[in-house]
Amino acid sequence: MKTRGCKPLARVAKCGILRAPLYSMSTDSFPNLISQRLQAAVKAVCDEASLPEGFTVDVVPATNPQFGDYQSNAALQLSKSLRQSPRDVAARLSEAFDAGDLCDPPTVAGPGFINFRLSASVLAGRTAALLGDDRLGVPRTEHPKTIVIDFSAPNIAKPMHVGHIRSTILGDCLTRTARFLGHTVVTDNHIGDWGTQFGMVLWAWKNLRDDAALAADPVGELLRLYRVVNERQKSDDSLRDTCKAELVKLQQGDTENLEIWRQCVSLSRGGLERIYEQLDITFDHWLGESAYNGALSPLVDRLLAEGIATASDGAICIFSDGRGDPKSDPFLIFRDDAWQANPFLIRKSDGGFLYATTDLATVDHRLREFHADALWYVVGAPQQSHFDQLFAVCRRRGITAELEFISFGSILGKDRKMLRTRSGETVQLADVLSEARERALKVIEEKNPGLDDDEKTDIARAIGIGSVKYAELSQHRMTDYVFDWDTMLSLKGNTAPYLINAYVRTRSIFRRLGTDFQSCGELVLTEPTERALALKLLQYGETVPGILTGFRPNLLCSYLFELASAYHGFFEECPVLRSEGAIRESRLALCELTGRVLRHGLGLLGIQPVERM
RNA sequence: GCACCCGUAGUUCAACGGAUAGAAUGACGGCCUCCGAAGCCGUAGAUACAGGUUCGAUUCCUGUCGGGUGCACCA
Repeated sequence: MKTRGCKPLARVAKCGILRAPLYSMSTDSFPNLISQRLQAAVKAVCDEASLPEGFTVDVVPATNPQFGDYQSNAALQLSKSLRQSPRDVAARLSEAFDAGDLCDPPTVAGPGFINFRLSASVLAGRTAALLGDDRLGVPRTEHPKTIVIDFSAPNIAKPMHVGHIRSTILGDCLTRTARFLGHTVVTDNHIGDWGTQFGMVLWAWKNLRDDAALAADPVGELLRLYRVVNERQKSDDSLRDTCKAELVKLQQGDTENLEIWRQCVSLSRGGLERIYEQLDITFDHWLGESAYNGALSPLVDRLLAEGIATASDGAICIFSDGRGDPKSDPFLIFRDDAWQANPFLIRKSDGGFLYATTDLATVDHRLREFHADALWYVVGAPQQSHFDQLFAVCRRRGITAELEFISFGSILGKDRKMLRTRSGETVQLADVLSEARERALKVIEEKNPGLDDDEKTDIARAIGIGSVKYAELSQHRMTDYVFDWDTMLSLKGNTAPYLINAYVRTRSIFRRLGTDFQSCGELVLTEPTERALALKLLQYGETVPGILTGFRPNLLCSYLFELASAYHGFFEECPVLRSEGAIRESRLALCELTGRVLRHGLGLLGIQPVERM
């Protein structure tokens, strides 16, 4: 029994649908400005007919600060069609390049890289401008879309376990990011509140329920009931049939079963909401599978009428349309030395509907009611073939909305196997979160015993929960990652506590100063660490939009970690409060901006920093 | 069997086809009369294997070997 959220890439639907980009780079971003000037140089140096088709000048941050701030590989790309050595092309381009006051004259290095170093005045001016920008340099998208994001989606018959962390945290971060970039995002928790497992829960409720336990710990008792019946039915065919019968009664509208179902859903939802509250995650809708009960039968009829679905062995299926390569046809499978049908089953021979059916109905609803341009599914990689089929059916039905399967890898224990408790059970998410808070509290007691108890508890919550989220988001979503308390709660390295600590240090300056940041005049950036920090701050606006290409919050995490390191480097080299005049003001501005960007970036990750720790 | 995903320092992770493959952690060596040392600086260490495309490959293609996942009435 799986739920959507429980296991391990974005897979684009196999049909090419033209789509607008998800974000816009600010037109006055450094790469853009340099690129425009370099483009002009290209025009001046070579005639357009000799350019490769679709040639665009790319400018990217330099790989190593010793080379400069930004670099372009344009000369390397052009050398072939111009029939000149890359170094010569680079030399001519940099000669023709009009740097203006944007940067120093470009330099040529290596096989033909052109390196750019921003001028001190531009750097200082932009940094000062950042102070007055409440978007911190992040541009709004020029192509806002309505995006429905399907994430978390636990099965309601049992509490969430660690497997749901990835979908839940990743989905929430993508939601926050897409909204900030200017998209309209609708979040929908598509809970599993209707499937086969409810047959088991119904039987267990009737036969095994312990009312005292239920009153004391409803979620725990539901979990116990589920575990017991699940274990028994594995080896007991007649029990399995009995459970199926309970399910059929439920689906036929039996009042007793419906009432029990309502109670279970309500109890379970209470437990889920407590977890989401701790995680600071909310949903616009909780349209579970049961919300589509009425839509399934007409949907199947329509698919039959349209000739997309056909009857087979008493069931209703969607088969391959026979177009295209069998290898990439989600409705075919190679078995027993031949390509055979691998249908998308939408109605069982007993009349029951399936996951596939509700998913199709859900697509219809989201397109119709939310006017969605894009549907994103944050679901583990094992369900890839299901989504391949689902999306293919949507295309056959003429749906042109963007469909994204945003998948991810598994969470492993230290033994590199699926994470389990010592007794071999799945690890409950609620337990993970409370352990995170306890462990964080212990560290705080050690490091800063002087804080009062309430504050310690708040800080422990922020750091504990933040650590769990950051551990998840800082990895490429496809990698199977090892869940390790010591690593994620460590104060060193690329962790939430390290970043929050960097933020705390920016705040500590102003606590000591006794006032909040006051606006300042022109900035003076002279030390290398000041320059490096300012450049990093200015790159926030280039970093955030990139999260949505490939759906990769880990890029933001890397950025924030580099920013924090740049801040610490600056902090070592440059006294702030003990400096004077314009230098002091400039340094205070750097502290303020670092604090703002860290707070904002962590916010996009769903992590709330604290003022003290 | 067939399909998909993944193989990078001892370990955990990075790298739109670009320079000497970056970090972190662990190990070793430095730095607090100085704004939070929960920090900073330095040293040592890696692209599974074999071909191909390319001016250039960790990245793209083919094959091999290893690991994971999925494959008809569950979700």
